[in-house]
Amino acid sequence: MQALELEKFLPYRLSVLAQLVSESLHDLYAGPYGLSVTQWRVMAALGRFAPLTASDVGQRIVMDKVAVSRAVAGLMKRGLVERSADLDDRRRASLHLTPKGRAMHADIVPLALRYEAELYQALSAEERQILNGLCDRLFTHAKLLRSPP
Amino acid sequence: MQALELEKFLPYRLSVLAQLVSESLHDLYAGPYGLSVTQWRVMAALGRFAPLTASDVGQRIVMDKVAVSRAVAGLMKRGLVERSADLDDRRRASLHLTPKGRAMHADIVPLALRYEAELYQALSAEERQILNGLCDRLFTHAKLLRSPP
DNA sequence: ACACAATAGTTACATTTGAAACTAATTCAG
DNA sequence: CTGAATTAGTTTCAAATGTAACTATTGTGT
Repeated sequence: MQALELEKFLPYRLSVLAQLVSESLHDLYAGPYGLSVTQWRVMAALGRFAPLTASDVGQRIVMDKVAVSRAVAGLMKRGLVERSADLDDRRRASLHLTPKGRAMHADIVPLALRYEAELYQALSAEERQILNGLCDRLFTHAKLLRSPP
Repeated sequence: MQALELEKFLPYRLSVLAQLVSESLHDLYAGPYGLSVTQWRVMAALGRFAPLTASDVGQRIVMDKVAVSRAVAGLMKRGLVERSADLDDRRRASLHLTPKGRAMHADIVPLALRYEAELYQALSAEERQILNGLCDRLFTHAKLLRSPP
């Protein structure tokens, strides 16, 4: 029988690496700004592409609508995000950052980019490109495997 | 100001990829065998290195002791794992798979390896090595960043 | 026009997870 | 030796998450 060496098993390694990185990044903005990972992702999406509907946000950041709804509720309660009704389709509502939300976003973006830059120190410029390419192809392939052809 | 493009942001990409892969794999053994991700990881560690104490398991699979404790409780309730007291140090207890647990482990390992092989289809043999090397270095570096020198 | 399916988003309930407190056993300092 | 500090592991309580049901609105087929 083949042996499963967990420490060399790709799904396991990806999971451990992603978790470590995600937690490290979270440490940077959780304390000072009191945001959860999902809340920060919603803010990042809105900071770049607002106005977006909740579904748009979900599509962009690969998050289901319940999670988006909860994150948005929390952000609105803190006055970081506003909602304006869509008159064409009253089920929809477009979301955007408030001035306060924009300010926080502007604070956090450099922190996040700096962390990414520090992480990338481990790799050469060429290796960074290679890594990104490989991740893309793995992701595309994994999606294919999931909904079999 | 620099812009944060979430879809090109390394921590985000790693997180999305790892989650997709982890869920796909989970689909393979969750239904038929009713194991959670953490339970499966504990079984994988024991299948390969038993006997281990709970702390040993935690070290191997990068999981905190509370999670290990809960996973082990569930596995013992189902008769997949057994505990034998350590007479030298009665705080410790070494864990190992039961015959039933070993049988399930033997069922699942090929499924997991097959999934990994399918995933690796997206890459050439050389690229697989490169990816593993890059992940290793990122992981080591991310750990360094976390507990600053 | 009208019933019926589909879509946006929220709420409710059950399960999982995390942090901290707790128990029990061991080690170490004086 | 004895009491404080450590270590292994469990339990508890609160917060996060997933699933499914629900409301409200829009689209579709006949």
